[in-house]
Amino acid sequence: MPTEQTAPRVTRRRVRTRANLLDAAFAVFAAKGFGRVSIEEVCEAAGYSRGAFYSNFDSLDELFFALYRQRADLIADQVSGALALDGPDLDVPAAVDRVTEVLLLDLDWLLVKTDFLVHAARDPQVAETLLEHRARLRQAVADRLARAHGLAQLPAVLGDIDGAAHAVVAAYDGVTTQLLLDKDVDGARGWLKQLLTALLTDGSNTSR
Amino acid sequence: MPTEQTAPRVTRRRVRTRANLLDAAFAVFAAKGFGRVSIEEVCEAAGYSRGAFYSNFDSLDELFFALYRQRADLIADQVSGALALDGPDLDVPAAVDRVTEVLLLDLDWLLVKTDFLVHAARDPQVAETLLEHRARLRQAVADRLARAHGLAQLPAVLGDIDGAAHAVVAAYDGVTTQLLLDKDVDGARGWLKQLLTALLTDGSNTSR
DNA sequence: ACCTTCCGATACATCGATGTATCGGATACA
DNA sequence: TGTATCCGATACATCGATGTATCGGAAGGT
Repeated sequence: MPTEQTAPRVTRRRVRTRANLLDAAFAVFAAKGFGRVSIEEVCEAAGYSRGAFYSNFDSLDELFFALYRQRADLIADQVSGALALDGPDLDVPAAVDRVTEVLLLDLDWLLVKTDFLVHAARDPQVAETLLEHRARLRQAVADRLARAHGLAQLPAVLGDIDGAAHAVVAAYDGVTTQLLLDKDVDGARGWLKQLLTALLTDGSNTSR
Repeated sequence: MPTEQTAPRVTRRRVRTRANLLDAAFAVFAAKGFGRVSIEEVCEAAGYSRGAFYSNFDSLDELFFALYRQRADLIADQVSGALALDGPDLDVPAAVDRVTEVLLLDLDWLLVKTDFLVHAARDPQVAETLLEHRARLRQAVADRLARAHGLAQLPAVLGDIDGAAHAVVAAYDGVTTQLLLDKDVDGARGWLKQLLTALLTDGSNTSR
């Protein structure tokens, strides 16, 4: 008996082509923007014909949605990993460095993610998914802050830890916007670090 | 002699229809997103036929560009006004309130602006325009901060005044992103105020 | 009021994208 | 290895969007 439930028999080649389509779509979306991409372009980039597409997805929207989930989960894992790396003592600058590294590593992902944002902004259904994902990230940050809260400094006038986590996400989003325009990844990283330390540490000391 | 330069004679009806097309385009773009709008939809919403469109614009991209410039200039003026309102003494909370009011007033504008962002992110030509506009806003903020800098508090560990202005813009962008998803304008306003005061005042006092 | 110039509507030709139906070859399982 | 099933390629029909060429009517100047 198959390990799957009722099983449309199972598959194998299918998962490959599906993955290939998703990868190709990522590249094409990043390059041209979701709004300017046709199904055929994705297929061509993946080396398939449209038959393969319609066999795996119902619409470009559905593919886009699947693509977002895939990549977003991946990033979420990386961030969780970066946050969990050091011991119970939180080294703020180090953690900020690592997270910043992960979050601003891939410009293509930021492009696609922003496409998905404008998509979600007009579809409450989709927005909910994106909000959930953001909440997960935020929660990871909040947990990390909570674990280390007793140690060093109290955040600021941001309210509770949850407020601080919100602020972290907002800073990330803000820096992302600028980065999308000037494409200065290193600058954005430094800038995000600065913002995060400004938000997470009491504004008294000006040394690093 | 006409006051215009070499003058393709002048016009009058033309400016009306052009404005109507731009207004209609704004509504349609906000509702469906730039990537999902056809020329014909814009014309239909404006009450014209495609002939009018092609008589005024060469492409949807060109219209979008013009639309952005129009609205962006408008917002920039409003922000400048809100910043210039009080005297040489800067009342930070009051100024933050007014600016926040202006910037987060119109959800439709935020939607269109974000569409334009993803558009600009793939076209350096367009990106430059957007960057210029952002620089203008940032400069207005920086000027205002400079005028009131000697008065009350020194910002924080953000570096110079220009750094603080950068931070303000980043906070705005960050809050915008969240607002696009949850559509909670009031929440976003309060949240932006909180962020801005956290960034602009030394993090020592927690009272208002 | 004329009439020249301009603007926008209509009609047409074209192109690209979409979705479906069908078929041949690959794949998994016996 | 045989065979039933599945997957993806091909071909086709259709639809919508685009751009252009042409024409009738409005605007503006004198």
